[in-house]
Amino acid sequence: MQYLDKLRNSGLRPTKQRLQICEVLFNTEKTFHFTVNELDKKIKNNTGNKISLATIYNTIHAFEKKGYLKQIPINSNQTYFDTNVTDHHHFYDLKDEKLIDLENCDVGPINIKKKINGKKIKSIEVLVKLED
Amino acid sequence: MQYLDKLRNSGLRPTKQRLQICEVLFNTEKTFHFTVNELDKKIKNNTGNKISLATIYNTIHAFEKKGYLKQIPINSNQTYFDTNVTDHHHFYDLKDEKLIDLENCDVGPINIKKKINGKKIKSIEVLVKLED
DNA sequence: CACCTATTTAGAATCATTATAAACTAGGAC
DNA sequence: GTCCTAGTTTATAATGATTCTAAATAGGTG
Repeated sequence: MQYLDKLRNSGLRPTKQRLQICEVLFNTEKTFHFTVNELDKKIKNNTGNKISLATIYNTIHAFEKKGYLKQIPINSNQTYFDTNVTDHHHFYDLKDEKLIDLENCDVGPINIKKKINGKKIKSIEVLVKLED
Repeated sequence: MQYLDKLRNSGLRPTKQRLQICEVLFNTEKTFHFTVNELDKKIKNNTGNKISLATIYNTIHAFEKKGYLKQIPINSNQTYFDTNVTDHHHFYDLKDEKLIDLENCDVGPINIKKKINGKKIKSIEVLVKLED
């Protein structure tokens, strides 16, 4: 129920599948990172039924467009998404291949001195790679 | 000739293919960004002959491991590489899908306040997305 | 209910990248 | 130079994430 309005207000029909995906993504204390593959498994575990991969892709792209999810820029064969859509950055542990959130206050202000004519800064993303 | 020693000193045999790829990648005034697909075309244009895709992949991975190339962390279906291996950052123009270098001096110092036990910072990469 | 359009779906298609295994080659030993 | 061997190259097949397709289904409005 709690996601009905969220979806309706975004112009997305609140289908059974979308509501289930909302539950898995947003009905948690903490935000988290995931790949489509991991989300697929999580949906199966949490709800007991399967949603077609095509639908999962459709849905997360729709959610991303609406600002409910963010892609994390990182080189990997799979795309990583983040349910934390506030401005923040990431550690990437190269050995464990794990992402760790860096809150905005964990990173000093970032001052971009160069300007490009006719372009505005939309976002600034910092990836800090960690090794042992 | 100029890349023979570079390759030998890295423990890479200076094959015809690797020397040609060195020419295309490093024999330029300016550094540049590329995908494997673009590199493949560039090799054909510059040298007139074709190098197998498998060889191109092998070679750029070898070069990356030796520190002659860097991957640029960005979400794309293709992997972007950079012949500029100095510490620096990137603008990404969302509309034109173009990468633009940000020299280190274009970005103020970045202060990471959070520490992870037993881990060292290997690199810090900033991606600044641009819109119109 | 009836209708229309958005959505879901299984499966096929795409495409970057990696694996395979056979042919080739650099470079040292003789 | 010839031989030898491990490192390379190559065409091709395999992989795997993502996207496409077209048919079936389901919201939502009248």
